[in-house]
Formats: sequence, C-alpha cells, structure tokens
Amino acid sequence: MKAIVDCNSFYCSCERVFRPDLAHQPVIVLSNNDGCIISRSDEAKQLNVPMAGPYFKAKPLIEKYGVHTFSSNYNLYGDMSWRVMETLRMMMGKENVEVYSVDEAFIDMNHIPAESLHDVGKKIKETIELWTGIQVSVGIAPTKVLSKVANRLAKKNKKTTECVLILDTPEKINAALQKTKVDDVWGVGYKYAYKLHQWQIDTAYQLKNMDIEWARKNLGGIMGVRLIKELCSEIAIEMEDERINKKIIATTRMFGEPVNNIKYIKEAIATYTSRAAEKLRRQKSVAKTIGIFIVKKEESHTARFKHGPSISASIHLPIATSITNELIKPAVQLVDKIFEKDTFYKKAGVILSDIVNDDAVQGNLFVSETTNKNRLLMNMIDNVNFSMRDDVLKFASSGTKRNWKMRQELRSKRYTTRWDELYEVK
DNA sequence: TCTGGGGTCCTAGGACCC
DNA sequence: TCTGGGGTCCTAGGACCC
Repeated sequence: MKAIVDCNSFYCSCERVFRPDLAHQPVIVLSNNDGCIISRSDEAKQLNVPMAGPYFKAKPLIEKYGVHTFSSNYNLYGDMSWRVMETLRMMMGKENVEVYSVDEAFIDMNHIPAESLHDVGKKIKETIELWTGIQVSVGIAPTKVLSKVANRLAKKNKKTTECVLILDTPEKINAALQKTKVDDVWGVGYKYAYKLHQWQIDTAYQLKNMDIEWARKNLGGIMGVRLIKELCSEIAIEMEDERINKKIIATTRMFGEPVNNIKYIKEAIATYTSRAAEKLRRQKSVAKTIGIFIVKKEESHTARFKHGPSISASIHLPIATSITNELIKPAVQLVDKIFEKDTFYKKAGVILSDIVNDDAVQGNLFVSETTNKNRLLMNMIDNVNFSMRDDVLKFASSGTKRNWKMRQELRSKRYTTRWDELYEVK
C-alpha cells in the first residue's frame, strides 16, 4: 500500500502558524507579482474565491468579506515544508518517503500490517500537526493514483474522515471512483478531461473500465496505459528514489510592469542567471546549455487567458560551468540576439540544461588560477546569500535599482529565516 | 534512370503536476 | 490597468548514418 500525505491549503496554513488570530478566518495567498490566487483556506473556498483566478477580478469579493490576503513568502513556505518532510522521514524511515512537491509526499506503507494502516495514518497527521502546526490529509490505497483519490475524498469530507481515508477493498475503491469526476483524477488535465467528457466518460469509475489499448491510442500512449492500470489497483507508477539533482533549472519571472528597454531586460536576465547558477551549485552540478526567453506583452483578450508569444534562444557552452559570471556573459549576449526594438515585454526567464555532476567535468590540467579564485568567490557569495535566504550580494550586471522587479506588497515576515523578522512573543 | 530499410540522436512541443 | 513559477515525462519528426 501507498500513502500520500498532503498539507491542507499549505501556503495559507503556513501564514496562519504565525498568525493564530486568523485560525478560522478566510485567508488567501497570491502568486508572485500578486497576479493570481494560489492558496485558499476552507473559509475562503466557501466564499467562492476562485482558485488560480486573477487577483484583481476577485478583489471586490475579497474586500467585501474581509479576506486576509498575503503575497507569497517562499522563504517561509520552504522552511515549513522542510519541517513537515523531516517529521515524515523521522516517523516512517527516510527510505520510505518520496517528497513529491513542496506540500506532498508519497510513503511506501508495505512494511505496515494492514490492520495498523489507519492508526499509522492518524498518527502521522497528529504528529505533523503537533510539531509544525500544519494540518495534513492522508490517503492510503494500493497505487499512487488511488491514494490521490483517497486523499482528495479525505480532504473533502473532513468531518467524517478526520482527514484520513483508506481504500483497501474493491468495494471501497469502486465507490470512491464513482464519486470522483475524471477531471479530478491525477494525470487527467484540462485537455484530456474535455476529450473524455465528449466520449461520455465522466467518472473515474467509467475511466477505470476502459480498455488499455484504447487508452494507449487516445490518452497519450504509455501515460494513458499507466493511468488505467493504476485505477485498476495494478502498480504502474513506482515509488521513486529521492531525486537529488534536477535535470533542468529555470528561473523565470513576470516584470512588475512591461519593459521595452533592453538594459532592464539584460539586468533581469543577469539576475535570473545568478539565481539559477546558485541553484545549480547547491546541487553540486554544472550546466552545458543555457537558454533564455522573453515574452511579449499581449493585447488580445480571449476567453481563456494566454501568454503572448515567447521568443527563445540558447547556446551550448564550450565547458560546463556553474560559475555565475561565466553564465551571465552568454546569457546577456543572447538578449541581443532576440530583443526587438520598440517592443514591450512582460516576462523573461533563464533555463539551464544538460546538467551533470560537478565532478563529472573533465579535469583540465591547466585550470587557471582565476578559475579557482572564482570558485572560492562563488562559495563565499553562496554562504552569505543562503544564510539570509536572499541575495544580499549580487553582480553589478544585475542592476541596483531593478525597476523591473515584481510587486509584492502584502508579504508577511520571514519569521524563520531572518533574525530581524523573528516572531515576537509579548 | 531506377532509389530501401533500419537505426540513432536531437529538438521542439505537448501534456501533465503542484 | 492588473492572469505565477518551476518542474517531469513522452512523442513525433527531422537529420544523419550505413
């Protein structure tokens, strides 16, 4: 059996840990740039504040009901996430925990006897809540896809399930699948849901009973096959070893306002490159390819929001590197290649790929003195910036004023990573 | 003039996730 | 007026090779 442990309204819960006065109040958290709503407390859901909807559109509703609103504070969420995952690892054994996202982890439960599954699920929930202040839901079932179904129902029926639900018999599984729309199945997105409804397949139960070969043809090949198998309690998506290293590393941002000055675009690209290089060094890797993209500001207003066209360019570096200045130079040159005069841009990004381990780089007998100096410099910068969880030290090419920087007007304090923002007990 | 079949590698793009 | 950011995997198609 497999469990998925999923934090309830994670970002909102993090904010509430340090604002106990908001315990039963409607709370929402906004994306970067205060663009859309990315986390809602139950109370906010009940007020029909839309998920992933643009903030400005929901603003009247938010103001009317006095919904407490926060800009995203990733320093805080990252740190809280680490606490939750550490708790799980301590309780269930490191080797049984697969961190799946900032607020979710799969757990291999094969070593737990069937009759204890429920107690263990409950214990997990209670311990995390006690140690971190974060509420979680636990879904347990034979496969990952089914455990997600269980988790969703646990969360939806908090009163009856107390946030822990086990699907361990065919009867329970079928009943759960009948209550679940295909749209809500893990692995069915917007496009497939639309297709499925056209074929009159509306519930997860109906999907489960579809033919495997049909799925191969119509639901993205091997992905569709796995999905059906998992719904039929056959393991097709295994537990994964903790992924240590990312295969690509990206840093991308919207600008606070559209930008048509190439100088600012270059500053932004330099800044994102520094951040991406930092992530690269943290996992002790180097990259052989660097790409950038910029997105034009777009005029048309279709029913469904779409970004404007994105223009990209990339180059293979002669030698894989993680040294910031060696990456910034080509990145900024790429801007010259794709920037069009008199055009407004609203977003830019840097993508590092072809990532390999630091020690896999071919040793060069003639590594120059400067390379070594650069490494030491990088180390020093990383240490300072990491301890502050912010870029206190940066390269001049990143600009100092940063007119293009994103808006973040409603951010809470970085309670857990800054001394001067510690929580005060009066 | 006629012009095969099988393989690999790479890239772009689509689908999905949170 | 204002719509996030960071990932994964898979597939199709082109280039190239013998």
